[in-house]
Amino acid sequence: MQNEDSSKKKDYKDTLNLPQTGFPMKANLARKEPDTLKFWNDNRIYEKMQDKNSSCNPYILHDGPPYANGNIHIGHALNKILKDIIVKFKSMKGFYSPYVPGWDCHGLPIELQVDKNLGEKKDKIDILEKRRLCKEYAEKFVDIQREEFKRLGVFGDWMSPYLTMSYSYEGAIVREFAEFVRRGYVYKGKKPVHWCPSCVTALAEAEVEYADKESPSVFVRFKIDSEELKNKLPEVAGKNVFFIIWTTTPWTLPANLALAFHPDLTYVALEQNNEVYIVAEGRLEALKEKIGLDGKILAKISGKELEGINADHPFIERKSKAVMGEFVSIEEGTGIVHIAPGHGEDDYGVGLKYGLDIYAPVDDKGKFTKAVPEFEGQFVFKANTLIIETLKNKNALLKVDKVIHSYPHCWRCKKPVIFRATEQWFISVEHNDLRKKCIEEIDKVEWVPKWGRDRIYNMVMNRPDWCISRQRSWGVPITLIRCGDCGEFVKDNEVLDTIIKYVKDNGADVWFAKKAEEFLPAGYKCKKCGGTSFSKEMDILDVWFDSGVSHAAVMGNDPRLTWPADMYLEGSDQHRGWFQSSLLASVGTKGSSPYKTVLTHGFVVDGSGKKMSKSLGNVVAPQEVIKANGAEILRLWVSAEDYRDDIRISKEIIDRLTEAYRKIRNTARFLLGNLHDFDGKDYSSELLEIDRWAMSRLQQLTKKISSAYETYNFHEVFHLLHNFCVVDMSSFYLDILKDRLYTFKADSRERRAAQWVLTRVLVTMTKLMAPVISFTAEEIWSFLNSKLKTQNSKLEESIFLSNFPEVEERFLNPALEEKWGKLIAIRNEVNKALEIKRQDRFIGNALEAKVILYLPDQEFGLLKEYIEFLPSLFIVSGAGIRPLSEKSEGGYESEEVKGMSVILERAEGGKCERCWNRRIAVGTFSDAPELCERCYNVVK
RNA sequence: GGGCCUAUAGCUCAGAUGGUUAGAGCGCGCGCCUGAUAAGCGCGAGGUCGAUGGUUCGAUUCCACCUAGGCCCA
Repeated sequence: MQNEDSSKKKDYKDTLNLPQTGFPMKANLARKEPDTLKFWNDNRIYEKMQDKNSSCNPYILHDGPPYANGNIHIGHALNKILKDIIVKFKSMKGFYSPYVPGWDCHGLPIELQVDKNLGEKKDKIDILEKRRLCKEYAEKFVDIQREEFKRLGVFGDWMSPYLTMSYSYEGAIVREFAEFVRRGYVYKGKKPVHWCPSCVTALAEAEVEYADKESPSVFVRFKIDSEELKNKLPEVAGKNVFFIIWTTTPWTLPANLALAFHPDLTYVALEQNNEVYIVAEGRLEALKEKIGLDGKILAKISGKELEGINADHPFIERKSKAVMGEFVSIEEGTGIVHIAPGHGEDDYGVGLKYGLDIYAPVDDKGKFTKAVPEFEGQFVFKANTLIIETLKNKNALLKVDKVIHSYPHCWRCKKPVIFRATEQWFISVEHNDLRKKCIEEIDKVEWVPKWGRDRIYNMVMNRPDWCISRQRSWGVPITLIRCGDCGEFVKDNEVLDTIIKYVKDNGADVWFAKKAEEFLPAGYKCKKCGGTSFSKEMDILDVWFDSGVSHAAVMGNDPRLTWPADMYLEGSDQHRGWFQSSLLASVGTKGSSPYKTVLTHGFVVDGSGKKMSKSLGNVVAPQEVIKANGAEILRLWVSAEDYRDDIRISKEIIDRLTEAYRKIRNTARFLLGNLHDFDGKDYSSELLEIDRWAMSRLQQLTKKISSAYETYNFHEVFHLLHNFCVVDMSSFYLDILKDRLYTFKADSRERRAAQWVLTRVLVTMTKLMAPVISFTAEEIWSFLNSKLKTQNSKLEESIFLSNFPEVEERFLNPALEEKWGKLIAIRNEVNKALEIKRQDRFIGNALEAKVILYLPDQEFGLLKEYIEFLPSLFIVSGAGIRPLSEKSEGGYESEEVKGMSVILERAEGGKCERCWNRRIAVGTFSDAPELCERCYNVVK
């Protein structure tokens, strides 16, 4: 008997139109993504996308080149995925939007790695050989990173990227540099750099290690001419007045040119033993203890007022000028800082500001030059003792002691380094009003988010001249030739052009391979002195110059691209980096900015907002996420988070996103499953009202998502899409639709209408998601395609060759949505009432119930229109409405819909074994007693 | 120390020209279903809107300061 029953049930199940699809519920992203990548690659989808739009308006996103060193990290992934989202969206929108990726290939980190690999040999190796090794190294990582970027699903012209070490690019760098020379921006000046006197070389910050060192600690007094004080400190006029400074590098005192005060600090004049000392008020206590400074305070004065006062150098016939420095602190010392512009970073800055000489009377072995005869030939650290002795003799020394402090050391020889001004090349930001023009250009650019404008504005406003020279091997040389006799540089146009051509044809190596004369016309003579011997400048260019000229080397050069770019998109650190170097480089030679819009994203931090670091052990590697969850989840992560701020990543975040992904995927799967037998015809005129509601919601979604993409609010794309799947589709429309889809005659108009809507929903949704979750969109597309192929309505071979959906105004129906908003509110209340009865074990499945609503006039009027539809809306077996006046006790009193009361009863009639609704007609058909009337008519 | 920025439920995000019980989805808890099934549906509990002052009749929303965090400098 039971067996019979279950076999009968099975029979009826077979009469239903249940979903059928091969589209797997489980994505298996990590395993299947490579197949999709292969599909894109084999079928040249990116190329076809470009061909399709080649005659359309261009939208150029110019890639900022990552450094070709190491594997990609999560920040690279974020950056490239954001770019990819934009490029794909613009392309689907019908723009010609090629993406030419680039790499920054020159520079110190690569050279250091190569040096490391070379070990002992590194000092003996020929420069051309070393450059060859650097190039190989960069090539290796270009290949590695290229594969890693492709693995993220990022579309681009990966086979022809731009490399800053290619001949054409190096040629462009030299050309742009020459342009700066021709326009008069380039000059030679001095700037202090870390210098290792033992290795006789300049060191980059990365080559400096900090270690404890013992140094002398001296307090020195500088005598002030009382005349100077008459106006500002009349209280001490006529007395012996001194400034006191503290330093741990007495050897820099011969180069002292100024004394720095903080403009906002208060300084006191203190009388002790008939002499007056000026120090910061905030240091009094400490100085009393350290040097026994004590006495009567005669006057107070703000730092600002001291500006311009001259003091006498303690042992050299020279004035030392009081200057203002924001860096002066009262953490230690006296609140007055000894300034040697040739021997310190702050000192240099102050020196520039006040027009002081960048004075460093120390040679490259760390010995004093003849500029300071009394110490000439002395090694600076050894000279400390002599200088202290001199101070003592001149009665300028107040105290000498020893101190152990953190001090920079050469990472190679481990010896202490010095700060020493050396000759460097600069691009002047004042020449030709470069700074002013950049500032003007900044206001013409759209900054996203808009605070980016303030950030770069302040930086450009305050930046010093651009130091473009580096004393290194791996880079593009500063291609200038110097007269051996007078030192004048050759700036003839023909010579510069010759050099540009050489580099363009042979790469920058040619500069190192050839002699200076080979770049000059035969018999060339110095324009200034007539000299005939020449030498090449051997410094190389700052790598920021390399990437800064990409606008010219790539956008301006590459037939695929146009100038200027519509967008530059990088992390917020690039306001100082690439955004700025590109701006300077472009305004300097072209007079305007290379970008129309600059979009910045924050940095990736861990789940608690902390930056990632190896030592904290909180680094999330993209490779790991890809392996465990797939690149798609990484893409979803990028789109779910608001990139303007720092963006967090953690296991929980990835888990949440994986859940969200499943929901989107399963919604698509359900749609696909219910389309298995769709005939593909147009049923748009057969829609039921709820179908028209769904179509309207779909248009709203399209509208909102399009605008989110347009305004770069990608996280809204994710939230809108997800909410649509969950709220509008899965829990409402699709849930209600199941009855129609499953139980109606397969080719009934009602069912076909639903299928038509589902097709529209799926196609639209898939396109909307494609720029973000490209793998899944393509996968859905291929299933749709193989489905539709049988209907002679073939889709494009890839979703990326299709057009982004437009809002179809004819389906937009806000009035309908508003009406349905009320229906949904009532439905939610019915659900609450159902839940109470479910908890009471009165019902299980809602189909066991019949709903009776007691309604206020307005709601009564509304639901009256839908009386036949109400059981479907609530997914119950029966529904009735009554005016509030007939309300009886015991119902669920709604709070949301004022006045409404819901009474639940068990539905009358037996359960139809096919559609599971309770119907009185069940049992009345002798040939099929377990069916309701509707099912009986379908099945018979 | 300076420039720029951020801080709303466990997570990701909304929100308010300042005005009644601050929203969504996920997750979580409790159920239902077993014809989207390593699925689907329902209900529910979660927030002194980073802290402290100030302006205001009223602030989470405006201002100041502080704390925590991020980028870039020093």
